[in-house]
Amino acid sequence: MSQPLLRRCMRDQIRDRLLERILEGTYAPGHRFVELDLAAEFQVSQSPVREALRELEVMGAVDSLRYKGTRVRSPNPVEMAEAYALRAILEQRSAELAVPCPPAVLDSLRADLVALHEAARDRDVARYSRHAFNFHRSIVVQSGNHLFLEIWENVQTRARLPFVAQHLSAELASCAADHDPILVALEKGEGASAGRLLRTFMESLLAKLPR
Amino acid sequence: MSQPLLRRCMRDQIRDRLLERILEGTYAPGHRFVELDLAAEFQVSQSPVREALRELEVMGAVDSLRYKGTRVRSPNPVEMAEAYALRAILEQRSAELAVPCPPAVLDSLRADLVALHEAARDRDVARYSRHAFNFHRSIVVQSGNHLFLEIWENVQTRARLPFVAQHLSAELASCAADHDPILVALEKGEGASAGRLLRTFMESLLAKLPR
DNA sequence: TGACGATTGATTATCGATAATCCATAATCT
DNA sequence: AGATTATGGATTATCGATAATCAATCGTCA
Repeated sequence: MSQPLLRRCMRDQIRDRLLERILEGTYAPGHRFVELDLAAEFQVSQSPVREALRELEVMGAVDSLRYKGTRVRSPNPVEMAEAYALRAILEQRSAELAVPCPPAVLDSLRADLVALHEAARDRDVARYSRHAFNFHRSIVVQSGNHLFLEIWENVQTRARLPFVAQHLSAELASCAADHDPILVALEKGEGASAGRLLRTFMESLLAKLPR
Repeated sequence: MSQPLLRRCMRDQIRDRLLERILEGTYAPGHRFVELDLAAEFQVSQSPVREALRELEVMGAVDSLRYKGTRVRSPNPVEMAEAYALRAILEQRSAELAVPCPPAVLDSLRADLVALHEAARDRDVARYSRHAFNFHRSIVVQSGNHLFLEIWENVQTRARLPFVAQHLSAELASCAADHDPILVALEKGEGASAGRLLRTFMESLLAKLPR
């Protein structure tokens, strides 16, 4: 088993590795990146590191100040609220476009929903986050609009699902339950209804966010 | 009163200049950027040019292939349709959030609308594009959601307004007329109605797009 | 002729070094 | 002391040069 590293250019590999670590929480919000330190770690020069950081900046994962460095963005309450407002309309419209859902997609949604309830019962925040992510993402994928998906994924770096799930850990069960009628509506092919439910759910989440 | 230009780093200035030119059509779709040529033009080295191009790539304005260069993305019919589908929901929701509109904002919308009709009468596609851009953008700004605005602007690089305006040059007058009731609704504070009109307009545009 | 591989010119990706700037702290002045 | 201005170390922004890769060309041989 070797490093699959040399297939793509350094810049891309570094960007992906850093993003991975940011989303996992390996680098806490506020963490400062020092370009030459990263260069040393990845055994490259400063240039590819810089370019990777620039891309992460446009993606909204980090924040750069001229001559003052690059830091992992903190989950800002206002920004998180904005992200959820965007998810609300994006997922509402996706559900409308997603019907009729092929059986395979419904199966996969069902599986995530089951896992969601289990995770909520076990207070397993990480597992909950993962399956909530999958559930909602699948609906956006099913919209067939690639741009929707790209934007939705981009917004995830701001929505900080694991962070929110942690914050709501006491109410995971009720959040999970909110997903049941969404799936039912999709099974019935009632896209508009599923969309309204998704939107309502997202807005209720928004109301519970830290401020 | 002096130019604040030297305050910002080269990379940012170059990125903005290139994006400007791409959106204006100075660089046609498919145009190939040669990093050292740009470096010579802007009197800088290759590095800031590269970083600017990387940012434009994440923004979706250009396309890069490893060792094969960076090109201005062509307006792909599918992608444009997706962009308009996104604008539709984004602007609909923005209008809902935008009311009540302060008088100053309504004034500026009125000014753009007047200019829009004039441009349509004169078949001045560039002017039409500019004011249509302003009109719609103002509504998104007025939503108060910064993320909406960021995404909306990002999508503009894909929606290629000038390109679409050119394509619809025969119908500019009727497109301009479609904007009148939107402004009326905003003036009355009827956000939901303005939103529906915007969405309908956007979807009618979508139907007229080249395929 | 025409498929194939080597050669070369052009361009990107990366490097190592330098200039510009920031921050904290020391030195200076009032 | 308190405020203000140098100074030094750390880090980013940019530079100029090199390595890696690609695309087109051309010569070779079946």
